Amino acid sequence: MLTSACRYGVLAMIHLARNVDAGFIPVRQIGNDLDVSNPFLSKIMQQLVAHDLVVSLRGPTGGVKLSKSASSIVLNDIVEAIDGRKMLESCVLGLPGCGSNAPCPLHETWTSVRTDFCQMLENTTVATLAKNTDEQGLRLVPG
Amino acid sequence: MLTSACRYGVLAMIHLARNVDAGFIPVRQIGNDLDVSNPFLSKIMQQLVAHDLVVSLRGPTGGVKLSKSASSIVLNDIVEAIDGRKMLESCVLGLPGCGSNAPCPLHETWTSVRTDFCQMLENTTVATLAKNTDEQGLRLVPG
DNA sequence: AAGAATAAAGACTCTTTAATCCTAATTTAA
DNA sequence: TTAAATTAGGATTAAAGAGTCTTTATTCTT
Repeated sequence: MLTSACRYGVLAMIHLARNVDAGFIPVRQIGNDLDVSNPFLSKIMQQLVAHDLVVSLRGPTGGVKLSKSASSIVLNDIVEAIDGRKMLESCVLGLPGCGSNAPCPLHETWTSVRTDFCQMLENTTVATLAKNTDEQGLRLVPG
Repeated sequence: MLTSACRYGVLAMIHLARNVDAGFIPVRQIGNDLDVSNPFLSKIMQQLVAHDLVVSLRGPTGGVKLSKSASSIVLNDIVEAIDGRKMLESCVLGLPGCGSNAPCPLHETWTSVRTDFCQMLENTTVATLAKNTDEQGLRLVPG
């Protein structure tokens, strides 16, 4: 459903939202906190920077931070930045050209399920995820 | 969501249901009809045979056919036979150990979406898909 | 019994994703 | 101005999924 790069991106964004008061946070520190490889996470953060979800600063005291309020960033922003839109448009049976005018046997059913998923992505803000994580003691790391 | 092997398996099962009167059908012919590579489809059919969804016969006049009524085979039988249960159980953020007692921030939301998907897999029979394909002229092949 | 057609099984190759490594560019601080 | 810390970016390696090829075993037909 989501690539691992995308999953790491979501975890990093939640982490940034929970530490927004810290200003710029080094990518290495985020990787250590989340137990994600630093070079891989670097690449992912670059994509988030390119899509203006995150701003970065080089040099000492540098790092990354959210470009805007966590309540104005939804999951779908992150997914589109990293995975693109193909998951949102592809046929569940992989038939090229599948659509409402040339549907596959699962088209209607699948469209309904996918719509629910997309609404979840659109309606869930990073701020909400961060808040839930704090209040309910949820996990961002393996265990 | 589904591997390509699984998608081909679903297409092949629908094809078999639509041609159940033909008895054993050579895998090569199915591959040609569906525009799927024959050696790859062979492997997939072997998995379906191993899970008793399909029976096979070697030699001339051999091939494969459904092991039981198409109305008693649901999509989930095929998905489990080929992709296993990991999609049904894995955490959307990829956190090992994620579950109701140690949830990730998306656990509840994702569980709800996935439940809808699983119900679709459980409630959709191969017979229904074959019937819809016939009646509505749906496609099983790229175009 | 021999030959032909077929599925079964395993080894192999290709492509994509995941992850790493290394160098360059930038910024701060001493 | 120099050194250290950091992101940026390209090149490289590793792993997994997708797909192919070859050989073997089985079955029917003649």
